[in-house]
Amino acid sequence: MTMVRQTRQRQAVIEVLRASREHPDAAWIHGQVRGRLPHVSLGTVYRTLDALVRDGVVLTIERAGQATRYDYRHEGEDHHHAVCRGCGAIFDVDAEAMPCIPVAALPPGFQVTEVRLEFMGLCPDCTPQPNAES
Amino acid sequence: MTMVRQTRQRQAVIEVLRASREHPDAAWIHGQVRGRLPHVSLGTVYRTLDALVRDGVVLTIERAGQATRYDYRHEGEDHHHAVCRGCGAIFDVDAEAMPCIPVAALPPGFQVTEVRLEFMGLCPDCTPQPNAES
DNA sequence: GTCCTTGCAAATGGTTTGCAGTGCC
DNA sequence: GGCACTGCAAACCATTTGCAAGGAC
Repeated sequence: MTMVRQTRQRQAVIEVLRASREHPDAAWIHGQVRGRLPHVSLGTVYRTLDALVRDGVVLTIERAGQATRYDYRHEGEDHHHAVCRGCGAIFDVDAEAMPCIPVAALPPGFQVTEVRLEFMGLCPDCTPQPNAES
Repeated sequence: MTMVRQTRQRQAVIEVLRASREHPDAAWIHGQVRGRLPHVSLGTVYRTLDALVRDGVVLTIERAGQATRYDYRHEGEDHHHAVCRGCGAIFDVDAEAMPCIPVAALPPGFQVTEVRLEFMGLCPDCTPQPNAES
């Protein structure tokens, strides 16, 4: 049975993740962690993040060709995401105001570990102005 | 104003996409298209797929470090996806049995072009057997 | 004829991996 | 002391891009 060890590196990654609400990517997290532990490698950050995702502690927002963004699941703060295809900005969307009723329609025997509801689109800054220059 | 041209390559990509219900990735589509048009390049397939996604004709299922899967939106067949983290299999989930009620909670001015509901988890084949060998 | 598209191939860049040394339990 | 974890750097591979030639309108 796999034994998970507590290390300085992992604590640092978790702390950085909990402290930020900007859905950071691995490189940014790496930079922050290095502020305290200068020799931590990107590889370790990725390995730690993978473990956190597997444990369900952290959610991901994945986009092809772009860095995965990580989202720490704060207690009792369920939310979904609105992702701008233009600038990549990610907005939180309150889950309570966006109810989703999973009924029995999943493949038999499928074990759900995470439900993702993502709204893809364009944020105000990236929406073409209807009334401006061409 | 941008003018979109009809080309043999684009028609082929669309046809392949419409004919398959297996959520193929770009490489697979490329292989199929080459069956008819041997010189079509992967780059062209990607460019065409990008255009189709922008037009809302095709949906994507994106996973970090793995090929994006493309899903042609067949008429009146709204569905969500269940994605296995083990083998990468993608199952369709009927949208009607999985209602999702978007209320006004999105960022003001955010233009939604696509709503994604994804169930991440493990399919029966990838679920650790509770009663088998260690 | 214009200029959007394509093919090719090289570049990009996020993520993964092998390995030898390190340190948690 | 065993073995999970780490740092480093190289490897991977999906995706993007530059450019000259080709084709749709």
